[in-house]
Amino acid sequence: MLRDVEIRQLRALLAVAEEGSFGRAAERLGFTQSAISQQIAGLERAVGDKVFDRPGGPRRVELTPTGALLLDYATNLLEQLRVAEDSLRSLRAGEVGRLVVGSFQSVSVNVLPEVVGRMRSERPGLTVRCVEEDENDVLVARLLADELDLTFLIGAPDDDAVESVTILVDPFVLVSPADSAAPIIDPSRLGGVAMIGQSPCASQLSIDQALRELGVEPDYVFRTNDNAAVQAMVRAGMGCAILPDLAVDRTDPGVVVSTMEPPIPPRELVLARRKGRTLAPAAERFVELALAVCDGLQLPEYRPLRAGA
Amino acid sequence: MLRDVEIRQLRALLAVAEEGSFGRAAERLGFTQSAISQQIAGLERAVGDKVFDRPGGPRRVELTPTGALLLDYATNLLEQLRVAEDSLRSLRAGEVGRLVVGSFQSVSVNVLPEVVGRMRSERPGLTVRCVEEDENDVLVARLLADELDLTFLIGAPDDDAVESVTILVDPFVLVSPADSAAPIIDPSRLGGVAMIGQSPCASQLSIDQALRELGVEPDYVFRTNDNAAVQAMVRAGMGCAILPDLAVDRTDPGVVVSTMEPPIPPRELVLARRKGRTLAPAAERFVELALAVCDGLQLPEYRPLRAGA
DNA sequence: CATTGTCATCAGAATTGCTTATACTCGGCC
DNA sequence: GGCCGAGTATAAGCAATTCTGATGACAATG
Repeated sequence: MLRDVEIRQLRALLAVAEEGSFGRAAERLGFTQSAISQQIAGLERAVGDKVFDRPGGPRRVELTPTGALLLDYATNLLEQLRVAEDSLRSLRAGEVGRLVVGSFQSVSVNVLPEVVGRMRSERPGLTVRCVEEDENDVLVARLLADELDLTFLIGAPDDDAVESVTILVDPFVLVSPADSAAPIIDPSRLGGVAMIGQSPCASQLSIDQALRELGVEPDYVFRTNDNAAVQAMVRAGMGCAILPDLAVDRTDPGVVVSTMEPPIPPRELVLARRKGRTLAPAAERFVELALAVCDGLQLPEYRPLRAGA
Repeated sequence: MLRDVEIRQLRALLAVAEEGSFGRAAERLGFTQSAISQQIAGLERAVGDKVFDRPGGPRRVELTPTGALLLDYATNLLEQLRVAEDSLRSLRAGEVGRLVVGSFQSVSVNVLPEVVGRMRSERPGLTVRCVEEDENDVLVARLLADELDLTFLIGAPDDDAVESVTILVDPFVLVSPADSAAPIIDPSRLGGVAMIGQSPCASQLSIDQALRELGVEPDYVFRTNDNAAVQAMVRAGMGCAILPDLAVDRTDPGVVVSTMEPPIPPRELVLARRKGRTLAPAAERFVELALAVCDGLQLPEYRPLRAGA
């Protein structure tokens, strides 16, 4: 049956058809004439029909109709293989591929555009798609469902099917209205102060927990998930807010941003992948770029030591 | 290198990707798990990259990006192979193919349409092309140049690179005007009689030679290569003509057609092919049909005995 | 912590696929 | 018409491949 033709035999078919002789085909392919004879014989056995007429003597062998038909397919097939090899090379060089990255607000604003921008200029053939999702757990779930190749997360997840590297340590800062008398910098003095907060999300929960450990029960007079909205509320004098540094627009003259003393534990931005899953070279490169970009954003006192490139 | 992947390995890739397990893929393909493991290992060696992530334990193996890319091509390739197998089956059934047949005037009028018609109704997928060429030698040359798969000829050629079967013995008849007093039937009495002839072609030459052997020097008052024109000239009373039976329109009331006594040697219509060249099954069928059609046309006294179907 | 489901690896046997050497075939040439 | 040259087929032997079956390692699960 045709099911057991071998690629080698198709290559022989092509060479013999072009050379018009088993011997010359053999030479071209680096075999002996005998090997080619056997390969063609094997092909004919598989196909169930002669593929060449062998006139004998010094005359060229010629394709039979069956052989001509088969050669058509063989040519195509071998070309496909060649193309596949090229594609593989491109993939390996990270020039090509599809990369889906999970993200969330503050990363989408401050980190992603730069990383994606560099990726795209480095590798124009690449498709990078970003999926924004504000809950850590949802991002992890989508990573595990193979919908994402990589995802940014707040804090290393404890799921051990996931591996992560910390790319940025993002301290919390206190944001107060610009016209407030003396900006508070000690978080333990926030009791009874009107505050703007986010809905309970990963960072908000860790803020609240830290305040409670300092004996403070925060008093949220307004909550929104939009960082810019939080800051606008502060600017309007509605209260103070504790925000991750990365989420603050420090160019805003309407607010004062102060480092807290004592600090509350900063959040960690990590880039996570499925453990044991091989990533495309392009994805590996994405991780490198994210590290590089974040290193530029990182406050020196938090900058970790990393293994050299 | 990718150049030495084997089809077997691509089949394994496909099966494992679909089954999610080496063992189940093995079962599906009729191998042991060990064989599949080795086939995939071989593929990975050829490709230079892992194609599956093997998470260990009872979890599915999953394609790496490299594997996914490769699978795309593999699927395609295997599908191609399946299609090739179908095409081959069609070719073998004679349902498909290209068939170029050489022909000449009288065959084109009396034999070809019927044969081609039957071919087309039997095998609608077939392409039959006819090439008309009035000189025997040209037909033979084009057959030898592989421009024709088969060709009709007058008389078996002596070129021994060509094989032929006689499909029709076509006697010469004498065509006289209907109003002629007593139609001549003895060709040796044609001396001095005005005759219409063809330009020197295979049949014309053999007619002239036969007449000369009877001691007659024919007197051609008009020559044309068109059989209908010859007959029209006779009808107009310009003279007699000797024509192959097949070239005569016997429904014409303006002429009298008579068998010659003694007869001059009839021409043989043969169907020729290159010796040693395998023909497509469709071409073989064409020969059979031509024999059947001509058997219907053949005068009983010339009908040869043929081996049964 | 044993059990189950899975892949990798090892060793040996069977098979395949190559090479070398030789037989055979045909056309061309003297 | 017999020999030579160019060509394919076939036989024998050997090396490499590729199975199978047994075993080991590993992860999840109850």
